[in-house]
Amino acid sequence: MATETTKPRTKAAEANGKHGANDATAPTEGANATHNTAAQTTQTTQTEPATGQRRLDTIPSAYDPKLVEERLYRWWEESGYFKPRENPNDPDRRPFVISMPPPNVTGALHLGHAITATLEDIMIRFHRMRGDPTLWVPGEDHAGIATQNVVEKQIALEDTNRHELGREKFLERVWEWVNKYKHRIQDQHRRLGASCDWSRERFTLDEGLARAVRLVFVRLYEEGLIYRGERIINWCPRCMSAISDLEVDTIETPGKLTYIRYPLEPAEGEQQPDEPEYIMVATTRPETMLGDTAIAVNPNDARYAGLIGRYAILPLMNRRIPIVGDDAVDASFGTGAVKVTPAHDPTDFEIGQRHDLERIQVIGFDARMTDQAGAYAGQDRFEAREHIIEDLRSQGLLDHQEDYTIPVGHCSRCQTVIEPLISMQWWVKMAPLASGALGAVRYGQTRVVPERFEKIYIDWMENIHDWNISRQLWWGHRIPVWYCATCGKMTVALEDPTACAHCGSEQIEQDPDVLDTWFSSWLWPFSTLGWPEDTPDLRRYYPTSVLETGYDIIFFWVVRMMMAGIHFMGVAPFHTIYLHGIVRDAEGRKMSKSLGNVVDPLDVMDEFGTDALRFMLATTSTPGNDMKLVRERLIGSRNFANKIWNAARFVIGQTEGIGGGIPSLDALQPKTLADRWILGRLTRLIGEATRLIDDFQFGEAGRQINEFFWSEYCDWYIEIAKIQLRDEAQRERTAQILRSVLDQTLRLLHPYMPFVTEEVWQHLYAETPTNKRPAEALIIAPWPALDAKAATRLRDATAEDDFALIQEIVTRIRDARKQANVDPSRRVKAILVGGKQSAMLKQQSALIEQLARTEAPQIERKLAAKPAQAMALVAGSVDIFLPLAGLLDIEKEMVRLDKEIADRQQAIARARARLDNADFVTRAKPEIVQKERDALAAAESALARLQVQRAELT
RNA sequence: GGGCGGUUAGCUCAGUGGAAGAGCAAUUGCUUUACACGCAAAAGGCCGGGGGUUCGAAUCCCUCACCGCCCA
Repeated sequence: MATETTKPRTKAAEANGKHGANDATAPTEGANATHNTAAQTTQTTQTEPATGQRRLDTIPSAYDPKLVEERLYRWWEESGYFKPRENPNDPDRRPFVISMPPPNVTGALHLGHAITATLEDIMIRFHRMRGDPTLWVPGEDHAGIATQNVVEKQIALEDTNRHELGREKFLERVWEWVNKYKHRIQDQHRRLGASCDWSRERFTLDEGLARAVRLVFVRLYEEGLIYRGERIINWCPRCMSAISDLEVDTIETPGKLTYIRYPLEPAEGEQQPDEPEYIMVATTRPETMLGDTAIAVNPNDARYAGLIGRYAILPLMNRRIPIVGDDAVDASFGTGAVKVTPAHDPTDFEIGQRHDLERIQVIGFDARMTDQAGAYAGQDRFEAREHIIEDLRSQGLLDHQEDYTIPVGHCSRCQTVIEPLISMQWWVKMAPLASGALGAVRYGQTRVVPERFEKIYIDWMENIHDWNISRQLWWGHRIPVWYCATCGKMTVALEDPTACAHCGSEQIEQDPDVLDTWFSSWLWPFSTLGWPEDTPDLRRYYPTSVLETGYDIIFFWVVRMMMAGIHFMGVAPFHTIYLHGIVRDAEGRKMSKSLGNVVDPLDVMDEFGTDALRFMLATTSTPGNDMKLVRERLIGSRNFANKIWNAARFVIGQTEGIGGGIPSLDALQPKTLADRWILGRLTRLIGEATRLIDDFQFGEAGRQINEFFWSEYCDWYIEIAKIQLRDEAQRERTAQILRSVLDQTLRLLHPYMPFVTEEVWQHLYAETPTNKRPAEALIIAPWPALDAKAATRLRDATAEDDFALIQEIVTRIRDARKQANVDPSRRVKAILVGGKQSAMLKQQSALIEQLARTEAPQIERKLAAKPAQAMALVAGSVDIFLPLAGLLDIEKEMVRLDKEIADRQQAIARARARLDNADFVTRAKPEIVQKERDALAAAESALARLQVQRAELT
């Protein structure tokens, strides 16, 4: 076995190993939807989250992620929560599994990795809380060219190079580097809160994975799907390696199309004419003409019909070359006659094969002209181009040049102009592998999210090209092929051979090249689980569930994993492919080292906290779409984390000493309007958030949870709870609901913001008396769920309507106070005329009094005489009068009422127009028509009342 | 050349057939027994242009423009 593939695994496995014993017996309450807290109460284990001795409400008011994140992550990891747990209530439950896309060991994680880790962790934590056996396999990729490059740069500083060091020594240096960066990447994933199972961490050069790579190579070779062949390849003269089509960026570059006259040899039996004849060709790469071995025209091109079979004389080289007819020639390009350079162009290579043309390599692997290039030997390729044009011009053979846009291939890694060169390389025959992968998506075994990428996947599979897998590097999986110097045959073997398999000669030598990095990555979903061994992990966790990654590596990685999974395991490696967009800078540019606009996620986390970064990444965009990294969104997310922190401080502090604990949702008995309202809203939210996350709509789910927590729970329920807590009869129930809704919301938010939610949750349970824990940690607490009966009981349409009216009344009064410049501290008189709603309003009068800062409101069913000197407001069906003697500005009041009247008139006109339309009434859904009628009635009623009030002002 | 995405409030983005939303910024007022990383209120939009389908279009179809990406 080659040295580079036999490195020991990291320490992480041992570090976590001691917790492995917990697996089978680990407490699991997240089993099913019900919350039988009594039965599922767990013992606290040896480890504690160490939230500290201080109560949450005595800790400073601003949430400080630095005091929380590292401690909690260590606690989770040491407690073994990241390992899969079988569900004792449902042993047959299918596991939820993600293979983490292994980051390159080349350097630090960037925001692309941060979004990957965030979205995958959201899914993982969600499924873990739901009680699924959940496994997230982490790892790193050895990244052949990239890693070799950085180490070569490093040793260049020591004035040496890999050839001086030799293969063994050089690889030692690479391993040094890799081991350092591997740990850095692991630590960064820890900082991101990634709850992956570090005991199962893998590196693409691990021994087991090396075995997988080698078996795959041998098997595909034996199946005839791997072959060695001489082809035109993309050569990067700086990386000094072949690269695949996918690693070439084609850039439209302004250039010249050069028209060159090639002298024609006289037709057989004819004399050299006085005026020499020419055939003119057009080329974008004049320097390759030195390697021309033919001229080709389309056989159907009448202009050249007579010339096929004749010969031309290659200028500068004086070589006699044939004129051939070939369908590949586009008659509309240039003159319709093209020069043919089989050693330097893929199309020409094929033409050469069809016409048995010689291949002359005139540009070398170092991008300099070879000895075959005559007088130009040794010159740089672009230098030679200039000299050739000058020489052709002086010989009168350069007809003209015209401006032309040329697609120029560049190495995607170093941007060097790639050179198409002929070379002997190893290839994978892709078409047979693609058919299964194509079918899996086409027939729905694997779903692509968002759906539009399905078409991209299919198009690529249908136009597949063979894959060049050999790389002229030292860092990577060495190609398991030995060439025999005696008989010339190849030995392809699982174990390193000592002799040729064909003739027994010991004069064998291993192929010096290594395999493309993706040749190990495409096995990732099963090689990480132990394949080719038949391990328990492989049997239990393959196929995995979701493959989540950026859309920019669909072709590199996703499609190839599909192929390998289906070919070697017989089943697609995941049922869902979820693709996220690219994180760009604030100007929308892709982040890159050369632009210097890379944002380090560590810096972001230092400034805003991990939770803020995660919440921003998860909620700023929609699936598959790019996002800009904008500071404002980070600020908003940080503020949200702080809001959670402070809401919890309030709840814990204000309910101290109140009994009742933290009941499960189905044990709660809402009584007041606010109670019924908040629990109804929460019930609705739980259903929606669960549905959305299941459907991969993480952004929408996150936004809805945020909206509920901030705008409903904090802004309304907590404010009302302040009133209810003062009432001895309400006190305990209110405390229970405050805590319980907080608990449930923390659970919903935990996948997004794991740290602040866990910290707060620990405080909530530690500081709430007589409480039984549903789990020792939020990370393994059950996902909120209600059975149908409880959901029906808690959902409350009447409460929603009534509460909306209270909200409108409060807002109207607040607005009116402000318009009238009433001092914020002053209590105003308020008269509410509520009609049918007056009984409800009387019950809620304390809310209005407190939230709108009024005196105890006077609530009437009807009012005989309107109060004098009063501001008159309309809130739904309710009339509100604020007697503001002395403060009332009649002029302003008239203007305000006029505006309100105009608004209602507009609403009435719109509603009437629709209802007058017979088609609308007959064709629209009945509930829509009814809604319109209700709106019209409400507006008409409001208008009438406003007009009366307006009249009374004059 | 083929394909895809985007165009919505000052900025960054949600919203995919029934009366336009959020965060941030900007305005006004607030030491209201959690939070100024906050509270309250208000303001801000021919939903890129044009055409069509529909009782009804930001949303579906066609077309154009601009920005961006992928493939050849």
